[in-house]
Amino acid sequence: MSFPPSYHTARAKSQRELSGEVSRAKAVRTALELFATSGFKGTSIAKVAAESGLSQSGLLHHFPSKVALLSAVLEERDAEDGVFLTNEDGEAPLGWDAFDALEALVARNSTRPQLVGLFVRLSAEAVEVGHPAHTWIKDHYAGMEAWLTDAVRVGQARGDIRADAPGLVLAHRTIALVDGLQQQWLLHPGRVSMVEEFGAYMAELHARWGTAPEREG
Amino acid sequence: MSFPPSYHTARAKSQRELSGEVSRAKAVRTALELFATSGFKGTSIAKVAAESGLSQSGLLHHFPSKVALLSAVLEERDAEDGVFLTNEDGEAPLGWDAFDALEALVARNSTRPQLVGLFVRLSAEAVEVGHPAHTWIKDHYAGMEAWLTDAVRVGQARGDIRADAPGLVLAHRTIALVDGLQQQWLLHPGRVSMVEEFGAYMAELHARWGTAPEREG
DNA sequence: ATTATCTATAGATCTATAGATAATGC
DNA sequence: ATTATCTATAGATCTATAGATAATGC
Repeated sequence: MSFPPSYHTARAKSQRELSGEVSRAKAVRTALELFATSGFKGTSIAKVAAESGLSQSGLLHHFPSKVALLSAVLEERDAEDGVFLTNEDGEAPLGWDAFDALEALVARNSTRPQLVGLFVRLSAEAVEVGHPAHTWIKDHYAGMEAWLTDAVRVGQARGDIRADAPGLVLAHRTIALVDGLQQQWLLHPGRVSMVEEFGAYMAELHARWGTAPEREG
Repeated sequence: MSFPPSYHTARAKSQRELSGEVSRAKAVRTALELFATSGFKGTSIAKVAAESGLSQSGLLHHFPSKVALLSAVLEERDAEDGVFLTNEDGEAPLGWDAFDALEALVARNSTRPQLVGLFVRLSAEAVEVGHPAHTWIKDHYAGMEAWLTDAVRVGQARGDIRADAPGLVLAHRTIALVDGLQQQWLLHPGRVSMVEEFGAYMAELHARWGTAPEREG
């Protein structure tokens, strides 16, 4: 099943090159998990290397510095989340669809404690000005705010959301709720169900700000 | 204005002893601020000592270890918050009063970025099992949850809160909202007003779950 | 020539201890 | 005798670099 290079536009990758890619991917995954548990500052590249099966210098061959490794981890995380917040056309859903997409993301997250842990740890750590993820976290929140306020505006234009719904307030509240539930869920996973709690919130959102005839609750 | 020891039940404190107490208090305050910005692991005792005007060993004379310093900081924080969540009789308010007290705490916090930063940083860091503040943060959330579910129960008994209000869900949601707003406010203080956002939430809580005749919103 | 990987190590930083000094209380 | 404070330092840990080795591509 292997073809000579001429059969492809790009030449086939050697086993050694493939091994490099595998090492790199494994290092990113390992770093993600360690950052999730111990934070960025609390994780040493020595430990990431050891758990990736590389020497410290072997790891630093793929990522010239610890910050470069963090960037790769954040890219990975955003890619995994991005898929979830995008519809078939690669666009962000708007109107109630946006909130439904967020609900789906919460459901997915409730099976991915490592992704949740990574976000909770890093979003707190990166509040510090000058932290290597500071810009990333500010952009993240600005993006979420813009998306959800847009979503409300579009829902209002469509006639699905009441005209007097306070878009910005609902955006901030929804983001805060997701973040806060994640924190509680990490500490007491058996006690707090992110899916049910967010679902109950969504039901109240619909009842309070939707234009459809209310069903009996 | 200074009396001989015999005028007091306990003897007067010497200037050197007083100086020790001042040093200690200053160290706790400095540590609180540094932990708030850089977290527990991200702050060195050397830095706390330097900003407190002590040598490193001078600091370690008052707190035998970094963890002991953290304990003092957490005690300080809880004392400052506790006053706010207690009525004149030293008891926790219940019914709607509990939510009002929380609203007052949010208002106070919005003038105390350091206390908010400390909580946000440490609550994320202490998710890690084995972190010196792990038990503290679990207790904190368990306490908040118990208090607010109690509050709802009592409000229902008083007839102020609808009998079908879901106490546990509202407790989790309210805690999540406070936490999440704090995170957003730390990142974009000018953009997110914790007071207004929490106030709007409170108004909707009253309208949805209160038994008093609703006012026009 | 490039890539993946290693060993060895420099240099910074971090926590905590050993042991000294001076002031005050008993 | 106790307390507040200091200097000096041991020992661990952490990031990053220097420089070598082996495999593969051109």
